[in-house]
Amino acid sequence: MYSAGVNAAERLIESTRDLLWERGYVGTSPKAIQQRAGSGQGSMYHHFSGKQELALTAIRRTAEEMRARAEEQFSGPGTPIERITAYLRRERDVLKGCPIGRLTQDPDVMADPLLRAPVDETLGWLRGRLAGIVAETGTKLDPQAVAATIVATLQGGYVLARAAGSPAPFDQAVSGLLSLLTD
Amino acid sequence: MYSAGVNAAERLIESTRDLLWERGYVGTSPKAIQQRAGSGQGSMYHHFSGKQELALTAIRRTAEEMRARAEEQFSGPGTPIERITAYLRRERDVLKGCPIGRLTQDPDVMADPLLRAPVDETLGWLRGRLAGIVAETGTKLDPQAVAATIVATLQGGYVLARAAGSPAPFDQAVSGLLSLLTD
DNA sequence: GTCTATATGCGGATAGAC
DNA sequence: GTCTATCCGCATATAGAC
Repeated sequence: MYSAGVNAAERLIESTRDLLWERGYVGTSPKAIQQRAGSGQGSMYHHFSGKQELALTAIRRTAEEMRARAEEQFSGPGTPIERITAYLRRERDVLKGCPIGRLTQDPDVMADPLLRAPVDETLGWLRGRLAGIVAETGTKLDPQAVAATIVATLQGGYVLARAAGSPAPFDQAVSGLLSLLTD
Repeated sequence: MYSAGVNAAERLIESTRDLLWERGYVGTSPKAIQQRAGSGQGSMYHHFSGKQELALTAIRRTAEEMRARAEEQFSGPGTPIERITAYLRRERDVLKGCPIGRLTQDPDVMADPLLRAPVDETLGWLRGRLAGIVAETGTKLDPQAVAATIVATLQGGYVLARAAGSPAPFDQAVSGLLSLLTD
């Protein structure tokens, strides 16, 4: 439940972001959103047309935040390999997973072009941005392919960590990738 | 809908397997299972105590099938690297994703130790089995870490492919990984 | 802006007839 | 073994009062 110091629309958006992360779109009901936000039916349907519009707003905000956080590492100091390492080793809420990547498993998100677009764009941007940095290293390997491997290792690392109930497999996957990239 | 040449319990299990793959546990209702199986309420609740038991049966079967398919490549002919390559390049239903990995995003599966166990065991087995094959190569890298990277690349590759609506990012991620493993 | 009332159908089962 | 009837509550709103 969010503090009453913020307006209702804002609390509804943040509650939706949390629930989409924890339970996905299919697993999240308007009632659950309202309860977490501490608002009633009337308030929610006054500010938003329904679950879909609220989710769209929430997903867009999460996507933007994710890009901004990644960009901090990408445009930070150091050699290309150091920046990639900084990105991979950044602190993460491993057991919660990626709030954008998890939406790819949601049938109703994938079936809705509007909800799906920010998911597609964000992961596409990430691959492209990383490909540029990989290219800077002057490697003889295909930068686009290596970039896809990097993003996939993170996304898959979350899957392994959640299955195991421990961040260890995520950390192993990242270590394995870095050892392959740097040797 | 499965052919009437098979008994009801069997049709219910296969329908559940399909729906868990397509929509996850939270997104799958008893009614949807019954309709796809061409059976009624009575039949389903005669053969199974409810949605949970049916899902458990379905998940266990899927897990076993997945291990058997992987083992075909792992114990096939060739050098360790050739067998890993054969496994990575094997034909896959990329846009559907991994029927076991996707369950890690399902809150009700993760919250239920019984449903969760086969997911944990299967991905754990996969990492362990691959670590053994990586060790056979005599690499100086950590086999467990590299094995985690391999499994994560596959699981994350599915995520990227689903987001993009195309198998291309999956194929890129696999190519990138193979180029890192073999150069 | 927010509240309460009301609506239709689905989720997930139980009960008992056939 | 399968069918139909019935149940309670949630999902996802809409309507109108305050």
